[in-house]
Amino acid sequence: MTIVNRKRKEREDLYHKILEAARGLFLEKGYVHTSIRNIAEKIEYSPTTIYLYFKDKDAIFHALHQDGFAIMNSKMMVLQYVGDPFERLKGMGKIYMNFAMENQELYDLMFIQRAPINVLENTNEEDWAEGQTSFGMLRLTVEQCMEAGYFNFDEAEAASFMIWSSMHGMISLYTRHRCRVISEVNKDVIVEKGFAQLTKVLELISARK
Amino acid sequence: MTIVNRKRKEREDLYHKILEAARGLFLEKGYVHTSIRNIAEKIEYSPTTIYLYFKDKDAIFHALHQDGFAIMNSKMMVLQYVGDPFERLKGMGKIYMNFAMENQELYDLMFIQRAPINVLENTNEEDWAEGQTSFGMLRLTVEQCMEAGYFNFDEAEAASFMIWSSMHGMISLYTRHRCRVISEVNKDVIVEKGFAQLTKVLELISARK
DNA sequence: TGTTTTACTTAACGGTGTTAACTAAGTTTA
DNA sequence: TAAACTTAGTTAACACCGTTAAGTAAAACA
Repeated sequence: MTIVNRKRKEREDLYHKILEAARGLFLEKGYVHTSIRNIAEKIEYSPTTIYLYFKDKDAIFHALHQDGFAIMNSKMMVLQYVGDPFERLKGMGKIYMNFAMENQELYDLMFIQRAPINVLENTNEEDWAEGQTSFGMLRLTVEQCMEAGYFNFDEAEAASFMIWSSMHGMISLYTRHRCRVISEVNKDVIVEKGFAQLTKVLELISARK
Repeated sequence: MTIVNRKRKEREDLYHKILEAARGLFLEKGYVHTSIRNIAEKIEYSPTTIYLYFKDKDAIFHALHQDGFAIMNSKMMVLQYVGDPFERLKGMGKIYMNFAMENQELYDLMFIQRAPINVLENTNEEDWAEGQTSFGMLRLTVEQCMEAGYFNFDEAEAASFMIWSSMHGMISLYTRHRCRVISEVNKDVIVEKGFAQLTKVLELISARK
């Protein structure tokens, strides 16, 4: 039975080796410019071996996509003991922003890239579990803000989506180089400034000062 | 001289023919899945001919990128006689949203896609003229809102960026299929609801009711 | 020991963007 | 008018890509 175990371990090792190689190359060169052959070369196996472990290229990046949410969710954990929901909401924004800025290629994969989503679309709901957790945490916090009398939104979900979108919009316009239209003095700090502005707006509409 | 003119006209005709074919295919299949060979086949010329008119694939889509802004800016023209800046701001949001939803692939190219931006980055400021106009109009409107006593933002530019980002965020999360985490009842209308929520927030912080 | 399974490779298909070399007209000049 | 040159397009090829069919060699099992 130990031989079977060793075999299984070896299989799992190579599985993770492929994933790590893919992650390294992907974070370095981006999704589009990372080829199966590149990954194969890095792990010193033939390209076709990768297809014994993953259905296709999208499946590899789907796995990394899942990882991304796990990492982000774990970073959010520090907020679990923040009692005040509005403080927690602001904390989530800051962590989200930092995560995106420090892991631009991973963020790209999670929220911008078309690639692994095509896989996700045709698979079961479980694949969205981590994503559901992320958004669920946001929506819950917004709901708690409403209950605590901070905001008076019509719908917690639409409001959560709007807040998330504000963050995502700023980050993606910045990382996809659409900030050329921003003045020279602001270009490098526009996301921080935009985030500060968003926070201020939310504070302004808050009934509890 | 008329022969020279005819020759020039013929060159320009083919130039536009390539662009129109590219536009058609692009709007149909998206940037990534449109190849030079596809375009060549559509205009019934050899693929290499295209390289006599455009430096590379990016240059073609750069041209379409420019067009996109021209189209969007022209749609914004109906707002030029709207006196109240806040009404104009809301109108801009609606037009922006409709433009994005009705021209998803074009919007993708203008604000999401990496491709033609790599060209833009290495070229002169003129290429950003249309984009500058778009953002300039937004910033001006926000400034006028501030002057008219609607908002009390710290900086018009950061506030404009935040508003733009909210719109872009909602649209891009929707078109890139990141709305699976949204409940079934809201999924199809989340952008409209989010936009309504954003409008309401801006109305709430407005001093002039 | 012979058979089957496992893990991996080689070779290939049909696609991609792009370039070098060529051709057949049309234009200019001697 | 004939030779030289320019223009506008072509064919063929390069080096890549994701992916698959067929083959191989070692290990496991009977």
